[in-house]
Amino acid sequence: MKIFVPTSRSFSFRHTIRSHGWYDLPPFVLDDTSGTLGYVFSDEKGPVFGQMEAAGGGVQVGLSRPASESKIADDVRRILRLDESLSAFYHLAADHQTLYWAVQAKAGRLLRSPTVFEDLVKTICTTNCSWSLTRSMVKNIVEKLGPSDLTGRRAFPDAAAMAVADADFYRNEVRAGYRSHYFVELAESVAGGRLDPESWLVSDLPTADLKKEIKKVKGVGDYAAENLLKLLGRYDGLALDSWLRAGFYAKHNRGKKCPDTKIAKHYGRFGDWKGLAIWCDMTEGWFGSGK
DNA sequence: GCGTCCAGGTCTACC
DNA sequence: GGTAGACCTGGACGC
Repeated sequence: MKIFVPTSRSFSFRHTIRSHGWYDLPPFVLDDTSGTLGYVFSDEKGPVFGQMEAAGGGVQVGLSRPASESKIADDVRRILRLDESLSAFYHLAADHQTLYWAVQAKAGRLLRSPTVFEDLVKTICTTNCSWSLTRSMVKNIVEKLGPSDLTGRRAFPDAAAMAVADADFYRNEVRAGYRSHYFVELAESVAGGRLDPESWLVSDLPTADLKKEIKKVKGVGDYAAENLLKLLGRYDGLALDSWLRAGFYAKHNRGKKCPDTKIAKHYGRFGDWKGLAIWCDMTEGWFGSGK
């Protein structure tokens, strides 16, 4: 079964699926050769594998079995952020040499998951560890707790599935270390209805207040909250981690360390879009000459 | 193969 | 509000 999801003229499939490291974390599967992105979706019948690829004027999704077309299309729009307009950012970026590439390439849509819960769990997995450990933790969560389809492909577990496991499981099986208690608490809160991360997508709160709400989740600090806010479509935080700082030092500060305040000042001109500005600035080299 | 050191964000206790 | 130390893992390094 195949479905077609139309996209706007300001959308680049190539630049969206490789916009940040999420493509490297299951249940995403990037095929560099074909330029396609796989994902294990879920509908009322359970997991279903979908292969997304650019097609004329849209995205075509090849599914491993007949599935709910509206549910899969909604998820694809969410994952690829097809309903989000970056025109205000492009308007700002067009005047800046280091960001003009993003305007030309239609870059800047940051790949995300179909649920805020999945993005939140993955974000916690990125804190205080190497990327290989992040990959290992997410892989273990999906393989050991995610529901599987008939071919053995596994979807990301929902909060109820994650709440079944205890801290020892996260420590010994997921290798989450001190984060183990955070996952138990988060999963139980969401499964029990005491926390609703999906509501953050439509929250009326100012970003600063929403950030405070997100930081109430154990294991989420400034970096993690601002990273998640970017995935919610709010770019006024820089989400500085060691990689972004090092990139800034190399590109704009002659390789020397500097306070975060200097980085913030550098991108201050982009106002509410500064988080996206620094990300595009630092990832320009990812796409080579084929921008 | 083993031991040691280090990087990576967040939490808690303390000032 | 700011700071120090603990948390835990995988990888790098030296032996």
